[in-house]
Amino acid sequence: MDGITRSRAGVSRSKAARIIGSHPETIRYYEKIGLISPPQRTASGYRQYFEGDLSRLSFIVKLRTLGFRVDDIRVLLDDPRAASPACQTMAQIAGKHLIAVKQKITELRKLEAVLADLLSDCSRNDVTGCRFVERLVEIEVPQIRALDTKSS
Amino acid sequence: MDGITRSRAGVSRSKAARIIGSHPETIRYYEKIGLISPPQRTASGYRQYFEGDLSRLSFIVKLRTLGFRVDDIRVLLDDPRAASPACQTMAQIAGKHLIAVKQKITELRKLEAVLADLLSDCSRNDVTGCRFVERLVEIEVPQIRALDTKSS
DNA sequence: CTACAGCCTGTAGCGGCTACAGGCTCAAGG
DNA sequence: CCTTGAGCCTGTAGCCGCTACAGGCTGTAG
Repeated sequence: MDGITRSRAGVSRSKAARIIGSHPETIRYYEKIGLISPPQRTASGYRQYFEGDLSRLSFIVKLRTLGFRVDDIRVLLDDPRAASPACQTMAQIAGKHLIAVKQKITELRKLEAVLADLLSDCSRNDVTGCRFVERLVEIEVPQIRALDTKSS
Repeated sequence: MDGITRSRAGVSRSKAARIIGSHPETIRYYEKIGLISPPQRTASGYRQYFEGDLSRLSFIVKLRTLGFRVDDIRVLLDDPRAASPACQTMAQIAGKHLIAVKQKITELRKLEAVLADLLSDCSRNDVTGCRFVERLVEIEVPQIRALDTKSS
């Protein structure tokens, strides 16, 4: 009885966040955009997350970490065939995503090469040989789409 | 005389955009955020871009294409030592950027591996062997920061 | 009983554009 | 000369996926 009772107590938003490896505000955000449904509340209005909520959230977090876009995740989770969300749809989207990732790697490698080349003259201690600007003006920069290098 | 006169005619915003390989609205945006200074105007208020404007814009576009953030570009262009913008500052920022790019490539490769692995069972025609979802639930997704795979 | 962490709501901001709306101007064709 | 339509002007809102407030209520440890 106690075991059952205990298991019926939900966790708070920040505990949920810790469990799923995300942030409290992110959970609220997912609720706001309808990626998860509003959870139960305590008498005083605090959100309570239960196992079902947590596994859905974990799933979402994993997909996000793998770079799936929220809209794709929405499709996966709302898939009508889904008791567990349909593998076929999943694999389709994942396949497209994998292609995009490969593409991006290719582009970033081009970028890496160009940058390394531009910097090749610039030794750390001696600036005199550095032709970065001149060369940047001259070169033709390759077509690169997927940038967004937020990690600076 | 004619040659000089001809060279004194500026180009419109959309022509400038075509020349530098960008978009008209982007140019206006750069002006708004102070990355370029307001250009001359015709009597009727149309913006006119001259060689100086265009080379500055090209430079910005190249840097953006190489993935530099606007704030970094601002630093480079506002560099007080800059007749041509200071190579040293340039190289410093570029160096940091190169590291970030390498980092991102590493992360994307991890991601690629995980996705490929998850999809390995899912043959295109036969769904029965596809364990994507089960396996996604099980696996531990690696720490990946720099995602933003906008190119879908 | 008092702090103070943590919850609630709503809203604004980030970066780097992009896309309107509503009005003016310029160049080409008839 | 007149019309048409592209292109310019301004300002503002939207995109994505969060993140960070402000201003107030609640639950818990000392």
